[in-house]
Amino acid sequence: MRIATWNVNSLKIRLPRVEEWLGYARPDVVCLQETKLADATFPHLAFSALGYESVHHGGGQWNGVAILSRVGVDDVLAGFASPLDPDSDTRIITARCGGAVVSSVYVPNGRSLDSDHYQYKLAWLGKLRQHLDLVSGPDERVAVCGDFNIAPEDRDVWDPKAFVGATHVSQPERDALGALEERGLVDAFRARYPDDRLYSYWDYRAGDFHEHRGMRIDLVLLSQPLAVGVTWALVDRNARKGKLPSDHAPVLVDVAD
DNA sequence: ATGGTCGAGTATCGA
Repeated sequence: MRIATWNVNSLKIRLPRVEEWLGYARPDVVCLQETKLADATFPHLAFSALGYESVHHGGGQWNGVAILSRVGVDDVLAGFASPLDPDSDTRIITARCGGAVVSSVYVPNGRSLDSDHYQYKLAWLGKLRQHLDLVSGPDERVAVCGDFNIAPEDRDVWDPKAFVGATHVSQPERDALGALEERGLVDAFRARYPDDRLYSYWDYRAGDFHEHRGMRIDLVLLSQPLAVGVTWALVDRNARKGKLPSDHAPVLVDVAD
């Protein structure tokens, strides 16, 4: 089973690129973030034409997450599981796909360490951990995929010195990610490439992509039963090139069926 | 690491 995650930064703009990419990447399950669509305008038909069922949680304009699957989509849950407080934004959707519990997540950016939005980010990450406890058992096949807006380690940013005092690298958010890993989730791409400095996001500005000024913030977290079966992983940098790219590249992971 | 760009929507704001 091939699992992928991609922050598309507006599915309205990006649909042609996503369709093209599905045609050659051939993932079985795709987690999309930042669709920036309302549910009523989500292009289910375009995906069903390519063999994918799709579910979406969006409010239009900002945020918005989706799961595409050609191995089934059941038990769909938009937002955090009860009894957690509802999220004010549309940042998580969970479904059962091909025997795994899959969540597509768009973790809040945080903006700056002194921002209310940073506190929201930390609280959101805490609720994500609780959500996963509510929707999955300890030995279950679980894939939490998305834009975490966290670089797990300093080598996951192009220059750690440039990020001193910034979000995405602060200890509290890394600790929150660590709490998910303590729960048994494995950063599948890092496990596959222990030493490589490979990124999944590059700011549109200043030619960052071509200058290799990126960050690895798009993660595929797998529970142990899935993580042990990983056979291949890739950041598809080609999808960041060319006409009208997202500022994120897709991350793909193959796991044993 | 902003400032250089995008995409929301049409003046700015968010990333």
